Amino acid sequence: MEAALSVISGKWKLKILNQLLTGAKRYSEINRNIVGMTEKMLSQQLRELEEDRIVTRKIYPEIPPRVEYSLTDLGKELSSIFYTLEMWGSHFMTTTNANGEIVQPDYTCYTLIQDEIAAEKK
Amino acid sequence: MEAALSVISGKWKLKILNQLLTGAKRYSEINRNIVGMTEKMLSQQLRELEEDRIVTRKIYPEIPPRVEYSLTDLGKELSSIFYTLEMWGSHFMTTTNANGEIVQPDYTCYTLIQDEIAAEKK
DNA sequence: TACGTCACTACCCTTTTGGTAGGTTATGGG
DNA sequence: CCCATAACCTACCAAAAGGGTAGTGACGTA
Repeated sequence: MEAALSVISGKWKLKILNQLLTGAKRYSEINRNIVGMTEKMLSQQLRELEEDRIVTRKIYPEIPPRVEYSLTDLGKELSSIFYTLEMWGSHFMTTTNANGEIVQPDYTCYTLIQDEIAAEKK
Repeated sequence: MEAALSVISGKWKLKILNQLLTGAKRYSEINRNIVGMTEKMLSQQLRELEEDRIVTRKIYPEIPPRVEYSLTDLGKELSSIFYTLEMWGSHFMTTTNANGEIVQPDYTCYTLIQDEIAAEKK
């Protein structure tokens, strides 16, 4: 459990993985899609994810350089964790909100991936 | 998702929650069962879990003092997260191990809780 | 010739987290 | 009178995590 937690904890990792769930993306593309994150942080977190074999890096020897990141199988399998995190998290948020406001989260992405995995197993 | 993650991240929280999954426990009891953790950390992490409404604190006005901690409903519902973390984590560990050794994790506790929840729903 | 693009790295600084060592309260037992 | 007990709390330090700024190289465009 601790191993699993340590793999996904990091200020930007969920957001990065979120990006990659919809397919391979370039460095700059991820960077543009996540506001408030610096390039340094992106590199750092991607390095860590790579070390844990969650993402792979594909370098195209071009000028200007192009690098694409995508989830490994191990990375895709994280989606069950994302799913439960999201379910519990939304539950937590709705019961938390002191103002009585109901937050309606959308977890389209993860349910999609869940379905995808279920489909593959058939 | 980030909310869910932030609730359970903390060096000792998983271990503390682990203890509480088997029922209410006293401060000193938890402390004895978790090796390497100092009392300060136990207090601190329990405080945070209490703030997040994951555990409740019951104080018996006795001398010497007695305080019992137990999971709230919200806390018990975390077990689905623990379960997926454990499943993915063990998968991660077995595929990781460079020596080719197969690590056989035991997740008796969480499967038990899962079963319990399933039973309640019937 | 200067200027921008991409995917980084190096250096340094701040914030957060965790650890160590001590103190506190009130009571019962020796 | 002194000590042990349970459940803490506090001050101070160290380590880890996160962040800001600047700079690289090779090329295309203005």
